[in-house]
Amino acid sequence: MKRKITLKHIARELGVSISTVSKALKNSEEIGSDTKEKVQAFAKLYNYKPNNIAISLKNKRTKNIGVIIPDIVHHFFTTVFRGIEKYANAKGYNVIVCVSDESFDKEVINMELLANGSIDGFIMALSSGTQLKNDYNHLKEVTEQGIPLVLFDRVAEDIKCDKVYINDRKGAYNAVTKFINDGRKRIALITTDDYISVSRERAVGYTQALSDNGIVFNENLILKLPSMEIDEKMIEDFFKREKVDAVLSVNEIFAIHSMRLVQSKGLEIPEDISFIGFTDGLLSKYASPGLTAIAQHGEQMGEIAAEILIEKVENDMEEETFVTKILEPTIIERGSTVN
Amino acid sequence: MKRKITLKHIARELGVSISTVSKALKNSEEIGSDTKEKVQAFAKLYNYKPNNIAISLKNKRTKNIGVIIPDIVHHFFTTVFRGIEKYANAKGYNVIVCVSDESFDKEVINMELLANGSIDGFIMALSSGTQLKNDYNHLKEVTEQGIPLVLFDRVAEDIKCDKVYINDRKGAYNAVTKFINDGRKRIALITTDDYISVSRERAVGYTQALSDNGIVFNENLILKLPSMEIDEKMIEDFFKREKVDAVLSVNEIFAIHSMRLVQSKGLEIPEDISFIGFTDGLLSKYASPGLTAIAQHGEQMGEIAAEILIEKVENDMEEETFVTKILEPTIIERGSTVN
DNA sequence: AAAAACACCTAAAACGTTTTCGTACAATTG
DNA sequence: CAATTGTACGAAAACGTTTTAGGTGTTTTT
Repeated sequence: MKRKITLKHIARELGVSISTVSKALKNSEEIGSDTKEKVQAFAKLYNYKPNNIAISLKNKRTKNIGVIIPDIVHHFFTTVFRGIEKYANAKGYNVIVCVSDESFDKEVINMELLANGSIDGFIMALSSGTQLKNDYNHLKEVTEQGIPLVLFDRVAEDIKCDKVYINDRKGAYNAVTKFINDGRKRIALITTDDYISVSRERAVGYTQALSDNGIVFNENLILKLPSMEIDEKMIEDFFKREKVDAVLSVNEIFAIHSMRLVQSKGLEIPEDISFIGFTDGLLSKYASPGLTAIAQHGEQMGEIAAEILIEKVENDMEEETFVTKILEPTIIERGSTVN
Repeated sequence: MKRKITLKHIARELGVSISTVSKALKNSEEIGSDTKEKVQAFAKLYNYKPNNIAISLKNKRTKNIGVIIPDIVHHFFTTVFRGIEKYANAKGYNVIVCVSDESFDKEVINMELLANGSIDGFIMALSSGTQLKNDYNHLKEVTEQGIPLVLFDRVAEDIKCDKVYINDRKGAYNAVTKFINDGRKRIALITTDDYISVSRERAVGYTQALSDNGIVFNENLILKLPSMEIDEKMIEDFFKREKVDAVLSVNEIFAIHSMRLVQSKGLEIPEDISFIGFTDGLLSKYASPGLTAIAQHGEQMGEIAAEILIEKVENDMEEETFVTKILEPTIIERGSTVN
């Protein structure tokens, strides 16, 4: 087993000091060219690579970014992650991922662990548990220690940090407006509980589009599913009870489920009823008919988040100025709406 | 900005030595109880947490696991990742993810970077680039340095390390056997190029099941798509050219695509043609009809990989004994096959 | 009363770097 | 030839821990 070689080994072997070796490897002007050559040759021969941990300790920089997301088996979050990873890697950073599992406690634990020197900054989307609890002390602690934090997608107003998310309100607004322009009158919204910031925003957009177009808001046309788990019965009851000709869903799964349900009842999509779903994921793409989707530009979001974070990390500016970047959603039209 | 407090700060503030503080916080018997109390109270008050990097340097243990996967926006890999993360976290480990993007070069770069002290061990699935090139020197280098390595799913025979994957051959075998028992005669296989280990294995299982059941192998019934990108035309030509009554696909996407194609041609699933696809992901679940799938037990795979790795890391046994754990695939029956 | 034991604490090394400062010697200057 | 400058290197501190090996001063033992 070839153990990793250190500066000390090289120094001892070559009969010079550790500092000389260090400088020689950095091609310092201080060191004579013959010594430099000797050291560099030896280092290459034994494949010397500096120890990241030692450098981190010295520099107080880890070149690691902590990413905390609610779930990893999740198309949108992984898309964002891809953007983060791509940008970070290009800048020489590695990414440590922790999954909060939508739990406040796990979010706190993971954050505290990473905050003790393991990372230079955080990129995260809040867990639903945290949004429900509305307790952001763990975030505050971290930022007060001077650790940069960028929130994406699931953000919270009252945290002072950088943020990047899409204009969910506008996404919903545009979708509903499209329904109306297509002549739809009874437009449903399938959503989750309100404490998730994005759901709340989407509901606002939905309502606003209706009122801007003179359609009376009808509470009954909103179906709130209590969890991400599909409640077949609630959906079935909803469609049995309400006559709707368009459905906006805050996620793909609710949409696909509803589509299959109404299809099984003999309705035609999009002739009798059309659908638009948030998140342009796999399901939307491969459903039949394809589900018109509101793209959230996850990869771009990730890249921007990483860019903002790394900028902060590298020029640790004391002045506390925070940016909020809001991306514009895009509607990807597919077969579930009339073109 | 509250900077992180260190042992040195506490020592200076309390007029004791650093070692006293360190021991007091560990509740060492060497320290008098009043001193201990004083130190502990002070530490709690100022929220002292030891610096991970310093501890890593001292212990030569990072409590980080490096995970390298070909892609992150990928249901199966994220499922495995979830298993890894869950187990690792429970054991106090964090996970650093790098995405090889199916590229040999990126895999090498990421590995070398992490190997310089950032992690205690690797869990990875080989990139297709690496499998194509058949060059495993970067893996060898790492293991020779005594860094434990666990390969999952995309493994390679000639690497000496721990491995965990499912019996792909058997998965395909069982699927084809089921087709035959259901009375199917012209059974197609849609796959990728052979250099991906799992595809190769699945093809073997396919062929074996045919021959074990006295069905003549027909080369024309195998469709090899050159890449993960869907080539609509190739699929369409295939189904135009060959009359098939059952399709085994090495992934969901090829299967779903084919299903939609044959449906658009007026065929009924599963009456006229039935489908089974590898990986029990979202698409299989939400397709219509649902796609009968071969589950790969990703989460379990991840947990096992993490368990093996952490065991190795914590009891760094010099004896080089490697385990290979092969999981049994399970068929999840849905509407795309006759029950 | 000297020796031994004990309780409590500190100095210092170690982990592997980087970097500042110092110094020995040679070469140049006035 | 003394003073200055320059070249090439080394010692040591620093990052924040843990841990070993002392080292006090008090108390117990004989």
